[in-house]
Amino acid sequence: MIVSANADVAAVLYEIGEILTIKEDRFRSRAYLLAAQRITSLTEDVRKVKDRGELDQIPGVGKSIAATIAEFLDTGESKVLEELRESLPPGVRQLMELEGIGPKNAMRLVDELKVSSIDDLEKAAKEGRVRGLKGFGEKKEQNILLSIGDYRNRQTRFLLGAVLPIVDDMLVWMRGSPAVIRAEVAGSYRRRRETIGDLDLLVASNDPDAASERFVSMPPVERVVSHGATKSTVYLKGHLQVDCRVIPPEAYGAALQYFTGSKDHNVKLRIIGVKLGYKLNEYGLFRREGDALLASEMEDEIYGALGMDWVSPELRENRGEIDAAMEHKLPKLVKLEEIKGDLHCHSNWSDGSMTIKEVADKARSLSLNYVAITDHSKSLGIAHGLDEARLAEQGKEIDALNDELDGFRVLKGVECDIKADGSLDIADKVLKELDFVVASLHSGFKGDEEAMTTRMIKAIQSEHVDAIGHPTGRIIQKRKPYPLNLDRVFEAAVARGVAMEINAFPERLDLDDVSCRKAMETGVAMSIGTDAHALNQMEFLPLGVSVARRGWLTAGDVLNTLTVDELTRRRG
DNA sequence: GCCGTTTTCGGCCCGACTGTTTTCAGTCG
Repeated sequence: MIVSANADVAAVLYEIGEILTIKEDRFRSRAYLLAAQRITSLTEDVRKVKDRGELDQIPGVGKSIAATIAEFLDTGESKVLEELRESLPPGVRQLMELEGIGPKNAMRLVDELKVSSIDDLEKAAKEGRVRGLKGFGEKKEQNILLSIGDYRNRQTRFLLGAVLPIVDDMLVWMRGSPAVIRAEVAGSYRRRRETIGDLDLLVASNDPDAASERFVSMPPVERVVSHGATKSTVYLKGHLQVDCRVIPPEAYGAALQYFTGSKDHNVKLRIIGVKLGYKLNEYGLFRREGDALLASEMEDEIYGALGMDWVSPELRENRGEIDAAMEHKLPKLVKLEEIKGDLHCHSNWSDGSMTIKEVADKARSLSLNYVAITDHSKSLGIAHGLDEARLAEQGKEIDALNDELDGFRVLKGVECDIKADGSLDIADKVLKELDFVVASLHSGFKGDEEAMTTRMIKAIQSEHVDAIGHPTGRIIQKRKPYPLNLDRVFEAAVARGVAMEINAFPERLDLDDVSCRKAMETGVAMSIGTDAHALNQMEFLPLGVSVARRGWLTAGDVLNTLTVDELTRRRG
């Protein structure tokens, strides 16, 4: 098991929940799915909770699910899951991967057409055998074939960093129509999840037909899946799905709340509403009796009417934010404007494409006060890493540049390689003279948890380290984190005052949101760095801030909110 | 299966679009 057992446990509960959905066991299914969600956002390793015998203390986990979790942790298997898997005809779950095929139709297709895979179904549809079934016509058969095409082309999820420019273009296009009063993207994009499944575009308009028409005629639209007066769905080139909702302006706040989600956050909100005698939907908050409107125009009015503070979108994951909002104890999340510098940046001294002067100019244009030049060190030969002599030379160039700059400072730094034994590959006496030292692992990821953890802790305990770069090494959707006991790593970091980095590179976002929160709870300071190797990559800083916000961090938790003097004083 | 300001049973969020249905079921978010 890697890093913590939570993800594996959640996967088991999630699959049980999914199969129960297919079997139309709605409420049991919801219970498992909710429990899976709670385990995912648990900041503690679930194994520890089990050792204390407190599994059923986790909200959403009762006796039965606690037993399932314990069984899985002990044996690596779950009888409940095995039995459920066996009870399902083969092929059903695969067919449900297709857009437009739900549990009912999947079961019927498998049962009546004797298909057990998407390939089988494609053959049947091409032979015109689907349209013969009761309730299926020619149109449905065609749509199945289209869905199969989409399925084969589709990328599972898109990196947040990759959809940012697409969203910008889309909003410019939509706002160019006189029918569009407001346009915004809600959903996981607004919550700034690290990956995005689809985009939820929200449009305020008094002329829904014109607004919807504008939407489906966007240049990058490849296929229109559905097109109604208030709700339309398209695929863009590259198979990114975009759903558009057109809303009357007076209900915009309610719609924004509703479509921002997450689903779990909203379900919990609606349950609170129900208890107060209210009904919450995308048009507003209403009294159940008589339908009197209580709030709809602004999001904060809705939260207010439910007796809570407005919740930042990044927190809306049902990870305790609703209780905190009720008690007026939400954290004051760190803001992009509070970030005074970028603490991880490369130059053409190693494998970056830009000069140090260009980095400084770019950082100033981003309203920053400082930037740390942290080029690779000598062990990373492929990146033309710097040895002690070249670091000294680079230092002279930085000194000269700083003499010219007014009100801006370039920090002398390095991204120092952590060697196999946990020592650093640059001499202590050289590191001592620098302003900011990031230590990172770039090789030897294959060790077991004990070895990797020991190695990391040794690096943390070395004399002159300020931060650990991309601490888990994960590459989103490509490489798993290396096996680390983060509890021990964080404790060591607190003891030595070493920061953990939030690497803002779109494929990394490392630490991630949940680990970030755990680090913060342990008392670890965090640093944000773009890890830019090209000028435009310095614009990734907001992604790092998003992770920090999703991790419940305040300005006080983030080193980048310090002035350059405070930062260098901290180093002592 | 879980939960409790409706508290150990009886609930468990809400609405739009499509295709096929002659009044609505299935799916999605």
